[in-house]
Parts: sequence; C-alpha cells; structure tokens
Amino acid sequence: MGAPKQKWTSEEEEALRRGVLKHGAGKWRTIQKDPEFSPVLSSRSNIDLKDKWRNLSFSASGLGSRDKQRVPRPKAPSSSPSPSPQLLLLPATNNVAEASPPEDCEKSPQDDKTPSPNSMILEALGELKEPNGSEVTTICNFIEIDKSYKLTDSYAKRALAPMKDPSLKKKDSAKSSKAAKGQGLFTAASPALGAAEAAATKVADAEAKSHLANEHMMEVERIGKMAEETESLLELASELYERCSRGEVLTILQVAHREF
DNA sequence: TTAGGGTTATTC
DNA sequence: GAATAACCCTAA
Repeated sequence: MGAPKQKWTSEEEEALRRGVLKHGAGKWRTIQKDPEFSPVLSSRSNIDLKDKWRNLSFSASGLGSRDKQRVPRPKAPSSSPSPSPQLLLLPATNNVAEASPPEDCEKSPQDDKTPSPNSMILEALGELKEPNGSEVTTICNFIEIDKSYKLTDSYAKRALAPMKDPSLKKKDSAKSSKAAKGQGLFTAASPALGAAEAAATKVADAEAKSHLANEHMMEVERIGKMAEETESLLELASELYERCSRGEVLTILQVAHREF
C-alpha cells in the first residue's frame, strides 16, 4: 500500500459517534453524507466509518483486537440466519472515562460482564453532554443504539409514562434525530472542553440524584408517620374491644376523645 | 451498501 | 514480536 495510514482525529471520531447516535450503526453511507458530519468525514468512506466503529467497539469492550474474536463465517447460504448487526455491537469508548475516574461499572474486574443500568445511564449522560441532564427518551435511545441493549417494553413504558408532552411521543428515529441535533451544540473541540463538559454533566447528575434521595427520605418519613398512626389506631381498637367485651357502653364522643 | 474476514502499517 | 489501527477484499 503506497498511501500512508490516515489516522482518525478526535473530531472525526466524535462525528462518527454522533452519526451513529443519530442514524444508528450500520447506516454508514447516511452518516457519511449527513451535512452535519460530512465536513468532518469528507475524507472518509462509509467503509472507513464501519471499520473505525468496529475498532472503537472492540477496543472499548476490553477484548482487544477483533482477531481474537474471529469466528469462521459460514459459507453455506442456508446456514443459520446471521444475527442482527445491532446485537453484535459492543459498547463504544466512554468520553467520561477519558476525562474522569472510572465509574462503578468499570471497577468490575470483568469488563465483559453486562454493565449495570446505572452505569449505562451515567455513560449515556456523559456521552450526551447535555448540561441540564438528558431526557429519558434520549438516554433510552442512546442505550439502545450506542450500547446495543434493548429496553423491555414495560421499562420503556414506565420511563415514558410521566411524559405528557405529545411531542415526546414520536418514533424512535425522530427522537434519535432530535437527540443528535441537541448534541450538535457541543462539539468536543479540546480535551479540556470535553473534561469540563463531563464535569458539568456529573454535577447535574449528582444534583438530580441528591434531589431523588431527598424525595426518598421524605417518603420514608411519611411512611413512618403512617405506621405510627396505624399503631395507635390498633391500640385504640384493642382497648375498645376489651372494654366492650367487659360490657361497658361507650359513646362515639368518648371514643373520639378517648375519655373512657 | 454493508458485514466480516484478511492484510499491512504503526507503535510499543 | 505482539497488539492495535487503518485499509482492502469479497459475499450477500
């Protein structure tokens, strides 16, 4: 090969990631021709995008070179149907991990294990880089496309249930496009900017978690009060039962004021 | 047009 | 020399 290797720049990688998020993995030609990414990816072919995405996926999964995973491709066309390309995708690299200490999912000694939902959500937040947090639909979309995990219908319905805005109930593709357009505002121009964005995302996420924890504490207190009231009612009922069983006659007023 | 295997260059 | 990245080839 005469031409020297053309290394991928961070801008190109970022454009590829956003392109995959917007159009989905496998739509390499669409990504390459997308006006949003074509200026950056003009020197790359759709094949290049595919190869780079494959490299990113394998390196991020901790599996090293794809050569170690190679499986003989069945030659017979009547062999078992090939799995969906999406199912073969592996998690992409994490910008948050590059800019900040690893999350709990990466503390696991075995990287090939399924990451926890929390870690996937955190990764999605980090990747999406939306300063005020991200919509549930956007996060779900990210996890389904970029992380190649499928959310169950029940979970997806639960996640979408609180959203009353009909504009948020469009098809996945529309949501994906919307999410990607939002990300277009934040191009990772430099590592410092990327780190700042990741830090801002972390802060927003921490605040959201703090708020959630506070709500949980209030719920615990409320349940505690209910338990106390229930206990006192039980005592009252027991006392009433005893006195009635002894033949005493009690008025409602007495019961209300417990003046037996 | 894409997926997947193969080949070669680069880096350590 | 091994690991990785970029590029090439081919079947579907």
